[in-house]
Amino acid sequence: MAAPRANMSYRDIKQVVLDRIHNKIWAPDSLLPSETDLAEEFSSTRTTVNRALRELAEEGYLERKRKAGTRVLNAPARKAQFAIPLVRDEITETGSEYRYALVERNVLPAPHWLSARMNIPQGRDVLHLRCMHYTDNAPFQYEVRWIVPDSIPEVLDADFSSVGPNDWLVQKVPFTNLELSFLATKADQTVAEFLDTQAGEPIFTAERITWLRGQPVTLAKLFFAPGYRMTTHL
Amino acid sequence: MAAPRANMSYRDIKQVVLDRIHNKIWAPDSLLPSETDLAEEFSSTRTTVNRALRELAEEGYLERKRKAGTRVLNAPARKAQFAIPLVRDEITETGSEYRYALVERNVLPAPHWLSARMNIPQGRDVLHLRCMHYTDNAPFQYEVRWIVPDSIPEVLDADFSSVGPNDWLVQKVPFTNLELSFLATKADQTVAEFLDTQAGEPIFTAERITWLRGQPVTLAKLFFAPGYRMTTHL
DNA sequence: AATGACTATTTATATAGACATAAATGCCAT
DNA sequence: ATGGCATTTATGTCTATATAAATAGTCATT
Repeated sequence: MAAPRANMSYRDIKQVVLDRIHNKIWAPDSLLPSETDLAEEFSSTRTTVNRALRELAEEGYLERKRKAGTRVLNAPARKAQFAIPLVRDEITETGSEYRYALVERNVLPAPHWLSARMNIPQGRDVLHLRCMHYTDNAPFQYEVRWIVPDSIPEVLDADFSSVGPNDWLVQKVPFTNLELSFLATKADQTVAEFLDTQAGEPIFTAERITWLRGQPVTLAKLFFAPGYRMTTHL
Repeated sequence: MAAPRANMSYRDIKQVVLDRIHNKIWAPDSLLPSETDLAEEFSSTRTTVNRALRELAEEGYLERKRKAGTRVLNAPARKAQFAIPLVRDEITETGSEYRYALVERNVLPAPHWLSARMNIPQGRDVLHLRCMHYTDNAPFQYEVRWIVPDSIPEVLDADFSSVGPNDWLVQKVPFTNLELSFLATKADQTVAEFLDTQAGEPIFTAERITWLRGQPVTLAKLFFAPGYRMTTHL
């Protein structure tokens, strides 16, 4: 058990505070001493205590409010962080070989559901791509992507036969906003064939919409091969 | 476009740096000026610049190394934060009514897969619960839970008929480690009946294992009603 | 060519003090 | 009681400065 002593770093203080929360010395919903008091107890300064408490609050252990003080949250660690890896990285990092293939490329007027979803004018031409990502030649992810060329006209001339749209976009268009959803979908015939499974199988699916300064840029539907799971530790 | 001026807060500095990254003034892989130089440019102090850059690094935009300097990451390996709310909160926060029901409670020897998964001795007695969570009386989540009583003997006497196991555990046993996975599963007959759908439907599923100081505490499988999606913005 | 010691630079963190800002609280007039 | 105002207090942030730790780069040594 970490005990207060002189010259504690903000890391030490974080650990002491966490211990006290775990041992119910500071019970859920209870109020911690003020930063000033804690600084004195730890023979530290308010700045250092502040950083420790601020980070614990960011991590979801504490709630802080001016004047009201710092409170222990009863539902601890409510935030999970997931990295959003590029498919290629996700695959190569396990030592497997990554392969990409373009399935289809079209320019066509935005369908109604897309116009509504991304808030773009009806009938505006958009780029529609379908691609596959393989790991050691086994299907890994089937990608259906829509790109609005308005904010990036050069996308229409890009060659997506060897570079995936995500790789290309990441280089060309840094996004400013992102909406990311995860859901379970049922494989239709097309998805099933590309992912080498049966129609009707449950498919872990991600939907990703990005904007650049308020302008919609791209929507991607990512269908993962059966058995995929997204995991995090904390 | 934010332009450097006097008295910039660390937030302002973050924004300016982000803008410059987006406008390729500081291209991917390139090196930023040192904190000292930036502090001078922004008529600020190194402390303030440090906080701005440190946070941008935490958010995945920059990479910082002593002596090596601060570098722009080319693949904004950005991190998505998902709240892991208590089911009850997730429901009541939308203004809907939450209802909980215990379906079944057993004490039985740990099945082999559970022993292996949670690293507990073969045949150790564990508490097995099945529960339902409803929103406005529509099925929301079907929960299958295993609790290892070793580290919390009193769990065997707990009354789970009106309090959900998660609520109970959160109050009693602060966890120290958590593994959280998301995947898509196919509804079996039981799941389908509880979630009011057809067997075979794709089900968004979460698996959650928690430990207390290295001791496994509980494993939960959470089956969400069809249509559920987990969303985050950033 | 490889290894090791040294140095300069950059980030990491701590201290001390000041002012800003939000919000809980109590007091007062109604 | 009730609404509004002033006070108080805890956190939020900035400035200024100092020291520590890591490490890229250099140069000498093997």
